[in-house]
Amino acid sequence: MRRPTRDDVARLAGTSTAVVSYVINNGPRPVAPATRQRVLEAIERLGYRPDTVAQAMASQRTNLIGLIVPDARQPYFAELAHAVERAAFARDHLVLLGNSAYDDERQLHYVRAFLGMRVSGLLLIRQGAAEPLVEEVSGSRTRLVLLHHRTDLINTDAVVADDVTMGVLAVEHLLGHGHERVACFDAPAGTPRTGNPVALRTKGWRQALRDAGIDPERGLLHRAPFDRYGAARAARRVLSRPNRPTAIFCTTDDQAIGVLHAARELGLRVPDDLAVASCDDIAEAALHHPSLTTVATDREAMAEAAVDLVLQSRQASTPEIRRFPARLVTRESCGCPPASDL
Amino acid sequence: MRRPTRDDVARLAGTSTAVVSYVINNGPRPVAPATRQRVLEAIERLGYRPDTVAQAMASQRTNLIGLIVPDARQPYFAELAHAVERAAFARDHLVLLGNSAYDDERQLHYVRAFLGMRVSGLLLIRQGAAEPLVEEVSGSRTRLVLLHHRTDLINTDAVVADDVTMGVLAVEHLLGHGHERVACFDAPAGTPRTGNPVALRTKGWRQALRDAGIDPERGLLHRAPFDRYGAARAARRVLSRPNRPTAIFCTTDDQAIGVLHAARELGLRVPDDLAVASCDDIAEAALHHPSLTTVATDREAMAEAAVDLVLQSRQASTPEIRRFPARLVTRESCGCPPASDL
DNA sequence: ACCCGCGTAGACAACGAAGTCACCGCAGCC
DNA sequence: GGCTGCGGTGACTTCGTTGTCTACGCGGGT
Repeated sequence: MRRPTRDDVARLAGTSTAVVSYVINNGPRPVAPATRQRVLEAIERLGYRPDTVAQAMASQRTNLIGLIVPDARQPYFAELAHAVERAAFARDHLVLLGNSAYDDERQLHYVRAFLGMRVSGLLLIRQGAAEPLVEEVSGSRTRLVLLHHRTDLINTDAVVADDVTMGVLAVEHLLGHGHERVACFDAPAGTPRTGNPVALRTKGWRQALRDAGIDPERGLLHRAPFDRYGAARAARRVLSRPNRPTAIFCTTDDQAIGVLHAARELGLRVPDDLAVASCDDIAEAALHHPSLTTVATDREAMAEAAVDLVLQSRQASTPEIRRFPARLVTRESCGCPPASDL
Repeated sequence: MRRPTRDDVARLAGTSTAVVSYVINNGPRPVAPATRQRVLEAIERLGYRPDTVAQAMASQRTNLIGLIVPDARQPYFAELAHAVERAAFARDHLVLLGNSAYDDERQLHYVRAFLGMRVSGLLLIRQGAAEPLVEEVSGSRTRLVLLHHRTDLINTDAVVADDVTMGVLAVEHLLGHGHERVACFDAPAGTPRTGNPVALRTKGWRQALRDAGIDPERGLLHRAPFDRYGAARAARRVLSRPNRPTAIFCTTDDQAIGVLHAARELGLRVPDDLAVASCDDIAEAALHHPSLTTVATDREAMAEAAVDLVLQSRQASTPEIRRFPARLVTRESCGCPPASDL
C-alpha cells in the first residue's frame, strides 16, 4: 500500500534510478529508446507519480503560483482568478489561492505562508500599502507581481489596465447622452489611493468633465463602499437630495448594481431618470436588468501576462509595468438601445 | 541573501537544532523558558521561517487542501470556494484551487497533481462519474470528500444539501401562488444523474406536483444548459410555444437569471405573466430585477463540515454523508411582495 | 560517594527526489 | 589493438526538516 518511489521503478525496469530521472525530466543525459520504453512501462505498471514535495526539495523549485485576492466571491476577482488559473494550468503550474478579505494582516499571513511554501511566483491584488509586502518578499528568490493596482516607486512588476482612460470613456459617453450633472462613485473613504485603479478611474471622470468644460464640483464626488449593499445605501442618500445628478459613473460594476437597485427602490427609471455607467464588465453586466453600460478590460490577457511575468526568471533590473487598453461596451443603463447580446 | 535555516537559528541561539524544533512545534519534549526565549529571539532576528516543503518532506504531512470545482467564476461555486478557504484558513491550511471546466480529463489531472503534492485532503465538486476519481485516490492516504454531489454506492464521504426538499419547497410555493403549469428547467441532456443534485431537485419538482394532484407531464420538463445564455435560449423556445407554462422552477439561480432575461425580451412581465423560482440563493439573487425567489442552503456550514471531514483522520469504516437543510427565501420573482433586503 | 531524573546536547537516519561523478561495457572506427 | 563516444551504472551528496536515540551535566536525595 506504500506509494511507489523512483527506486521501485528502477528495480522493476531493471535500470538505475538515475535513468528513471532522466526519462522523467528528459535529460540531462540522453536515454536509448528501448530503455526509455522499459522505464515508461514500469512507471505505468506501478502507477508511479513523482513526489512533488521531494522534487521541490531537491530541485529548489516548485510549480506553485500563489494568488492573493481581496475576495474571490466578487465577480471581477473571481473572473481574474479563473483566468490566472487557466494560464497557470497551461504552464503546468498549480495555484494556491488566498483571500485577504481586505485585511492587511491576513494578506501578510498569506504572503508569508506562500513564501514558506516556496511558491515560484506571487500574484497579488493588493490591499493596503505595498511597501511591507515588497519588503517581505525581497530577500527571497520569489517574484512578486501586482495585479490590478499600479505601484510606481516600488521595485516590483505590475499588470494593470489603463484606468484613467476607463473613466474617460465612460464619462464621455454619458456626456454624449446630454448629461451635465454626472456624479462619480469613488472608493470608500480611507482607501489608500496611490496606484489604486479606482482613484485613477475617478481621475478619468474629472478629466472628461474638464475637457467638456464642466466643473467636476465637489458635490458630485461620492465615497461609496465597494459592496453592492453599501453602494445602494450611498446611492439612496445621493439620489434623495434635491439637486440629484442625472447620471452616475461608478468605478466598479458592483457599485453600479447597487445604484440600480437604489434607483429602482426610489422609483427612478433607468436610463430615463438616471443614467449609469461603470467599469469592469463582469459577466452579470450583460444580463442585469437594465443591462449595464461599462468599460471592459481583457482579463484573460492580463492574467496571462501576469503569470508570464511572474514565471519569467529575468533579473529584476527595472520593474516592468504592463498596461492593458480598455473598451467601452454600451448597453441599456446609459440610454443606448439594448444590444442583442446573445 | 540565503534563506536562514534551523541551523542558523541554533547557532545564533547557542542551542542545538533539536531544541529549535521543539520550540517551533511545542514538543515533543519540554523546553526551559529561558532557552525558549533565546530561540525565539534568534528566530526573530534572523527572520527565520521554517521551510514548509522540508517540513512536509520530513513529517509526511502537508497543510494543503486541494479544492476542485467546475468553474470558480460561477457565483455558487465561488461562494462555496470562498467558504472553504475561510474554513481552511481557520484550521491553518492552504487551499490549492483547480477548475475542472466540466472536463473529466482536466479534473483527473488536478486530482493527480494534488495527490502528487501530497495534499492532506481533497475536496471535489465532481464532474462526470465518481468511480475513476475514487479509484485514483484510494491507495493514497489522502482523504476525499465530495461536495455538493451525493454518491451512494461509493466508498467516500460527502457533504450535500437536501436537494429533493429544495425542489419541493420551491415548487410548493409556486403552486401556492395558484400556478398549475409549473415547468422545470433540469440539467442539460447527457449529464450523469446518479447523486446529481440537479436531478434530485427535479425529483422534488415531480414530487410536489404529484402531491398537489397534478401530473408532472413530459412537456413541462426541459433540459437546459447551466449557463445563463444557454438557459435564456432554452427559455425563449419554451416561452414562445402556444401552451406556455405560467411558472418555471429552475434547478439553479443561474438558469433562472437566463429565464428572466428571455422573459423580458419576449415582453413577459415577471411575476405577472410568468413566475420563477430556483435554487442556490447566490448573492445576485437579492439584487437582481426582479429579485429571485430561491431556496437557500448554508454554504458556510457545508464548507466547514467538508473541511472538517477531510482533515479528520478517522479510519474510513463506512462513508459519512452529511446532509444540510434548505430554506425558502421569497422575493419578487414568484409574486411575493419585494422584501426590504437591505 | 552513588543513584536518579530533568533538561539539554549532538548525532543521525529518515523523507524522495535531483544531480554529480567516476567508472564500465560495448560498438564502430582507423 | 587501441581510441572514441555513447549509454548506462551505482554510489553518493544535497535539500531542510522531523523524530529518535544516546549521552551528558548537574542538583538533590540517600
